Amino acid sequence: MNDLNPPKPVTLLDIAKALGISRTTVSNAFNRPDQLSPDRRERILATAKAMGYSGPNPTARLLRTGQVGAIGVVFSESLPYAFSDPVAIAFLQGIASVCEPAKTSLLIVPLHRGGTTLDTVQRAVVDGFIIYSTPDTDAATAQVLQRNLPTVMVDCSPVVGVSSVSIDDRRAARAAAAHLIRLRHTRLGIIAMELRFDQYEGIVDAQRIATATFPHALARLQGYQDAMQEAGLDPRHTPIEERVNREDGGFTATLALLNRTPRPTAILAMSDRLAVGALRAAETLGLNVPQELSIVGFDDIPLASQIRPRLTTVRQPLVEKGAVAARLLLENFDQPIAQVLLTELVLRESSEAVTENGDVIN
Amino acid sequence: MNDLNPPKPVTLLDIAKALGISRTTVSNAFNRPDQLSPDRRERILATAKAMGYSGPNPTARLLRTGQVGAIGVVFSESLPYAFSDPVAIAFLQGIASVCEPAKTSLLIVPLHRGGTTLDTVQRAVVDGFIIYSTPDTDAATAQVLQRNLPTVMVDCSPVVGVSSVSIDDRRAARAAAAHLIRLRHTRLGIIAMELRFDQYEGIVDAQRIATATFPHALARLQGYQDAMQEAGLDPRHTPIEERVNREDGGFTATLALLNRTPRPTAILAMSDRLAVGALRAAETLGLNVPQELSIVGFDDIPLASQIRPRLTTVRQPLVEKGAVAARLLLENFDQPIAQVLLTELVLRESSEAVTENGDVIN
DNA sequence: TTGAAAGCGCTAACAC
DNA sequence: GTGTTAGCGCTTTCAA
Repeated sequence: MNDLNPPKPVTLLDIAKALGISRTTVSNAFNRPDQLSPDRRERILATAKAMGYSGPNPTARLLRTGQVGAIGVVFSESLPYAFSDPVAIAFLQGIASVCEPAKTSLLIVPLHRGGTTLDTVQRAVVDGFIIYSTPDTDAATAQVLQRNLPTVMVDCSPVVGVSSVSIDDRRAARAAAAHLIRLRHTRLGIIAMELRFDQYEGIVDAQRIATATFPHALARLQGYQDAMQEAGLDPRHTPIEERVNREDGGFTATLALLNRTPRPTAILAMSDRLAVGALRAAETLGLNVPQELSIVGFDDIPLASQIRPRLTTVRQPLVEKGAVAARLLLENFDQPIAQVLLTELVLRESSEAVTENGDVIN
Repeated sequence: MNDLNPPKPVTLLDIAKALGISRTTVSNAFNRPDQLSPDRRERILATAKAMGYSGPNPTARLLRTGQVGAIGVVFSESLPYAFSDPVAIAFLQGIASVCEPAKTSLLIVPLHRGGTTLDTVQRAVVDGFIIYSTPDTDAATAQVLQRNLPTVMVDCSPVVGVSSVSIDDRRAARAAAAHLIRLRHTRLGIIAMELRFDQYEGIVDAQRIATATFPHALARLQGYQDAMQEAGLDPRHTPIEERVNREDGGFTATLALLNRTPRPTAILAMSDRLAVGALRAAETLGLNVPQELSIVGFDDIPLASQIRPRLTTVRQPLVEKGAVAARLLLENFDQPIAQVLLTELVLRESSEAVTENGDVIN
């Protein structure tokens, strides 16, 4: 935009020539003020400005120094999706809170899954990578690892020698299901987020579970089923609807679940976004939450405590997850470290006990 | 993390030597498959892998080619703030929606305002910059412009020769105020976001307005005042509380405004975040919105239509703003372009008419 | 189809 | 305090 007719950028050498001095001195004027007399430096800087010098070329400097001052972030999902997902945003916020004081920039790398090449990863000029929530055996992950830069994987299946940050999804999900069971719900419905990378939406059967590749979606599902088994409920009698992780996914999944006989009295949503969709579906059907339908989410995004009824959910430390990942990367320990963050069931207004006869008590 | 004892990275030349061929051929194996026989290429790639080659060094390649494949985004505010602001997020989402298909990465550059140097900007390895909402005469803006790269400024005061994207804040704000005046509100209160970069919070007087440096905050204020003047109301009688642009700012500002005599019957908030805070304050005080207090926001963030009462607000195309900015940057027109996007007053549930006696009608 | 040579713009050693 | 020299690792002519 600015350079209508780029007249060949001015370089350090041009300035040196114009002043009849050496490149080194000009370089020092920019990078090591103490290495030359103030007035000389003054003159050099003035000349540089007059000649329209843009400052030392970052790429060239980089080739010498090797220090980029940026870390790459790779999301499994598309970027527009990531920037619309409160969970991903909170994660980025955590990364940013560590990067900013460290004067480190954040390179958000698109994957462009459809294409053949992953060259955005190969071309990324960064000191290290954070990989967020990629499926098992992912080409992008392999590409990142191949760069041989310091890397931290978040919410991914463990890879030997690579640091990781995660939560115990299975245990957390079990707590959510156990909560509903404790409230005497026996007819549950589950809304699952994507179990693998294939756009499938619909009912989840054993076959589908067996071929799941998104580790934390699978773990949450297993956690739900753990709780049912412990309570003597047969998980196979609990319908599971898989949807893309958006509010509208939760909406249609809920309609499908509530259409069944016997109708579920409670819904386990694998994310708060799905749970919010479930809430809207109940509203549309004229069902009171929690009196006629209990809903439990997962994540505890900011909206969970802002909507009415406030959402009962599993809190995971979203912002902290990003901060920990960034710290792990920047501090670059000798040994890979696996951090597991704690979760907590947050009881709010969207879940309530059920009576013996299937109605609800308070 | 991965390279515990970095054994000096393998280069193109190492592979060439190992194979007894030239660097060029190895380079071609990676970048120009058609320039050599498939089996030769196969062998080279295999050897490279075996030797632990991480692929062509992006920095070195860059120095030759000059094409980074990344654009820099500079926020006036701190990064953790930006990632908690729905407006900034939507803007990033718009940028991402254009960058992803263009296989372009997003470098989010922290400014670290406190420090002396802006070297994060100087070191940023990018093809161009998007500057978002910086105050007039900003050092960071100057630093970016000095890089002499294609640049697009968003929600900033115009700079000659630089493309820009913005809305007509003044006109949009006037519509918001005119709406309330049309509903017969005469006792208004205004919640302003930061007018300049000095952490000030409190009442806004003429002096403060005269020294404002955030152009779009000032413009919104002027728009409100335009509407009042057109209606024959004296803007000087309308109290203005300035706060940081967060929900809690809107909350305390509303408490302050409602403490005055005569008490305002309607509040103009310069952002939806502030308006949400105002809503909470009304809730806390036991005031019904809109029956006892009307509230009008600005931006139309997603939450505005999700909370109850749904927020009357001025919609600006947040996502599109980012998309347009990114397109302007990537398409890199010869002439600088100034895009002004349209806004629209969205009537929802948080505003209502006032009766002659100061009570409210429906 | 392959190779040799040049050099992108800069900074780090080291000599003056 | 200043200058000379030597690359950083790669891609790109151009010649073979």
